[in-house]
Amino acid sequence: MTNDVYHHGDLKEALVDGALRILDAESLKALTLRRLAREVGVSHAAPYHHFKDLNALLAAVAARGFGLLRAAMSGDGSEAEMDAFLRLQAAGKAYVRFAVTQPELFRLMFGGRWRDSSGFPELREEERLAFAALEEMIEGATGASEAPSEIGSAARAAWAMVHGIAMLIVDARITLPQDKGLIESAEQITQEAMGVLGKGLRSLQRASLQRGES
Amino acid sequence: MTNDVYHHGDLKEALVDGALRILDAESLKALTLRRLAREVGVSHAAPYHHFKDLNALLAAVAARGFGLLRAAMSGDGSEAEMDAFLRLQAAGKAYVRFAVTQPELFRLMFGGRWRDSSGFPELREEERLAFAALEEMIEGATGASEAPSEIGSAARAAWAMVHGIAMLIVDARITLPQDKGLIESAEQITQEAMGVLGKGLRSLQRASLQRGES
DNA sequence: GACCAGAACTTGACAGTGTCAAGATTGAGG
DNA sequence: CCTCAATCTTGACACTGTCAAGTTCTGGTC
Repeated sequence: MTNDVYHHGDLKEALVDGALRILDAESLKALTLRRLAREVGVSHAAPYHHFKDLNALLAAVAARGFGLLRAAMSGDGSEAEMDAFLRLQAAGKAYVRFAVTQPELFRLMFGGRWRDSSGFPELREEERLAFAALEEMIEGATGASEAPSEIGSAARAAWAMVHGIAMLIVDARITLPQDKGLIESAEQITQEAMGVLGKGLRSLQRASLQRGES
Repeated sequence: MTNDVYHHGDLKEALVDGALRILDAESLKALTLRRLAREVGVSHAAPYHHFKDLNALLAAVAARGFGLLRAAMSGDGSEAEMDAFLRLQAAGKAYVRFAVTQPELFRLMFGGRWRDSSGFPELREEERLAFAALEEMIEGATGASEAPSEIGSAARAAWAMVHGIAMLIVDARITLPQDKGLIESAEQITQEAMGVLGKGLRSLQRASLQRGES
């Protein structure tokens, strides 16, 4: 047991680890302060010496989640020689795969449970980094010479689409074909959706036509 | 007070109404069983005679929400003479507008709080109807003769994108420009994103024409 | 080496939550 | 009119997040 010392040493980290363990083995609903304290082997009020709040603790967990998500998206390096759009597609698939394989953590990250995320700069920063990575890929896929506003639109469009797919799958609102495994089905759906979007991106790339759409 | 009768008459409906009222005036976090019972003017265990669970109650509220969402998407009839794609775009904007104007209800609907939504056929049905309405519009926008699987892909892509935008805005992850109102900014972002996707949809349409389908 | 300020942790309490069992109240049908 | 099932209330239980007050340990100072 880790309980043979009074001063735990690094309880802050241990709490986040324990939270991830609970999310992995059980559910977001099971992730409660007292339950977590029990898991780590510490009294129920101990976390308050490291986090002002339950929300602050969850924000730290979510921040870790965003780090993991970013790592998953940036890949293992094998995508270096890929076409820019394929790399974007791979990132999108990784995003969805992350959501499917760690649905509880994903739900925590995007559950909108604290709302005042501005109060947690650590979390805000991780979010920013994750989105920046995606934006960079879009930049590559549309051609770097694009007008910035259009890159922004395209980046948001791609992010929103991938995020929406992940959300809808995690919430079991998109019904996956059952002939394959969960992950494969999810990746296939992502690929198809990005195929549709990709046609739009490519035509963005061809020319910066600004057809007035009102 | 509505409390002058012992038998409330239609408590089931009153509870859902009260829940919507709380979501409108306060927050999802404030929507608790006892708080709701207080709001309706009834004892804290009364709801259990109409819903087996808190989840069952929330599912009923969500079902009402999906009805409202569908009504918002189908519009006021002024879209009848629109181009098919413009109609789809209008529906997408309505979806996002719904999320922005009723964020707490939207969060309840898509919060993934019950997870076993299969246990609530009423809710399932409303979800299906809402998605069917969207799919029909996609069908119109891509050309009705498309291969079904491609329509499915396009429909999912459009739904996911719109849903993702709504989610990201509600969770304050997309930072809106502040020179306009909330709703206007949200609609503009939606329009831009759908513009990107629309190019993809249109090229789907072109492809089907080239294949000489009627 | 002894001491002590303060960090880290525990214990105990409080209000609030969802849920269930048992009793009170009511309206409808025989 | 009277019964009985539906409806609602009351009271309890275990659980939650949060805070205040004590307890235990650690790092730095004389």
